[in-house]
Parts: sequence; C-alpha cells; structure tokens
Amino acid sequence: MKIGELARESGLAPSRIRFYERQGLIGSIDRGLNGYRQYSRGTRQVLEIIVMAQQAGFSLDEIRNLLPPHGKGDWSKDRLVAALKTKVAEVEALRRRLSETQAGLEAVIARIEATSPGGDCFENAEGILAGLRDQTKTG
Amino acid sequence: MKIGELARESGLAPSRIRFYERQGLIGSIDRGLNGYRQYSRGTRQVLEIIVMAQQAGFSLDEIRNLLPPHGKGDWSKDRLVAALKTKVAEVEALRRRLSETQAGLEAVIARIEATSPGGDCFENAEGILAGLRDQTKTG
DNA sequence: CTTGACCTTAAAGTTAACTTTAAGGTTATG
DNA sequence: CATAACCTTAAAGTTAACTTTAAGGTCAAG
Repeated sequence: MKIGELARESGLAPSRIRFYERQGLIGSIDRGLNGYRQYSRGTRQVLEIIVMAQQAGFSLDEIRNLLPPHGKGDWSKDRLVAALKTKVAEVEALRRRLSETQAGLEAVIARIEATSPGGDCFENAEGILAGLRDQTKTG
Repeated sequence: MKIGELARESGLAPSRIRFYERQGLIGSIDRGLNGYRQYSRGTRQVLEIIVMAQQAGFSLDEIRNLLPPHGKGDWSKDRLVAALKTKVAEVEALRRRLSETQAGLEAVIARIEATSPGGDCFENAEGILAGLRDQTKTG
C-alpha cells in the first residue's frame, strides 16, 4: 500500500503521514525499489489510534510516549493507565472551567439585556467585568 | 501611569500590553515628552475585560470586534449580545464533547484494567480504539 | 558622571501541528 | 513518447498569542 492509498483510507493528508513519521509516531517503514513507502495494514490502525488519542486531548508528544517503541509491540499497561487517568483529570478540570465560563456568559447576557437601551460604554463594561469576575472566582 | 506600573497592576507583561496596542485592542495612547506611554486608569479596565473575554474563549480577533472603536465609548448592545450567545453555544458544544471524551477515557481505562496481565499490544490497541470510537460516535 | 532601572522600536524567535513549495524521480495511460 | 498522476526530499510557510532580542534613549541615585 503506497502513501496515497493509506491517505485515502485513513482520511489524513500524505504530508501529515510523513510528518508523523518524522516525529517518530510511526516507524520508518519499508520502501519499494523506487524508494516509495510501502505500508502494511497495521499502519492504518496506528494512525487511527493517533487520531483518537488526539481527540481525547493528547498532544503528539504525549502520544509518542504512550505508543509502544517501534518494532516491539508492547505497551506498558501501568504507564498507559496512569497517563489516561491523568488525562481524565485534566479533561474533568477543563470541563468544570467551561461550565463556569458558560454560567458567567449567561449571567452577562442577562445583565446586558436588562440594561436600559441607552446605557453607555463603561457602565456596561464594568458590569460585564464584574459579572465575569464573580463567575470566574466563584465557580 | 507608565507601562511598567500598568503592567504590575494588571499582571500583564509590558510586551503583552504593547502587543495589544499593535493589534488594535487598546488605542494608541498619550505619550510624554520623552515618548513614554502615559496610561489612564481606564486602560487597566480595558485590559481586564480583554483577559476575561479570553478566559471565556474569545480570540483576540473576536475581542477586537467586540470592543468599541477607540475613542468612541459605545458598544452595540445587539452585536455584543449576539456574539456572547454564539460563544455560549460554542462553549456548550465543547463541554458536551469533553463529557464524551471523559466517558470514553474512563471506559478505556476500565477495559484495560480488566485485561489479562499478559495481553499483547494489538489486542489492547484495538480494544482501546474500539472503545474510543464507540464513545466519540455515540456520545 | 556613571550605573542601573526604566522606556522606545523593529524584527526575529517560540510552540504545535501541520501544509506548502521547490525541485526532481517514477509510473500508468493514450 | 508525452503527459498526468503519482512518489521523493528538504526547507520554508502557517496560525495565535505572545516573548525575546538588539540597539538605543531617559531618568533617578550616589
């Protein structure tokens, strides 16, 4: 399987696949006589794992450290679980912060909609500021 | 008030304040005879508003469009409310996605911890992949 | 009058995760 | 056999939001 085909199947641009190779996320694979990369079916799965991990919020750096050393197919279960748990905690924290942000924004909207139509800039500004500040401190 | 003092009060680096000026987020202000920037108290509030808006997920570009044109102190209330509502919807969507991600990660952790200690790489890999895929599609 | 803490500018550097470009070799098709 | 559609590489460009650097002016203290 050449890179173009892998690209079509995985939905990633060829440049992106080569980039992942340069970054050490996928091993440097076989080449044909012409120098073209020849991929095995497994590579597609590795790519899918990378994309999934990215969606879960892992950086490429983190993913590289989680992926098994090229050649050896062996994840350290403990390391993997630990990393996943850390990431869950991070996601959880981010989620909470977003909830606060959302509540804050909604409060600000309510506040603005309640102002008299002709209110001037800095009255509004300070109201908004106060609203946001309360929310971000409290929430 | 010179830039260093404003920086201390606002907690932002001087370079960051100058950067905001270059980006048109705060107006080009008065200069002393020596060429030093002279800030009024109001600038600090503008900076706080910028930071708050950033925390709410607005990009500097968006903030620039929300902030009143320099000199004129007048927000268009409707434009502001519309932008805030759009942002709330975006935050809401992101929050939902994070919930899914979190559930997915937790499911994957449970799955890994349930595997036999000697499971090999690609069995695990595919299980993880399947778990993540289910979650990201379903959730 | 010199030292150090400020201030000024323009321009270049940083980070992540890629993409684009330039320059060239290969393969399939009419 | 020409032409298009592939493939190769290294290097430079992209974006956001800044920071850092270089080179220099200003100001207060001793």
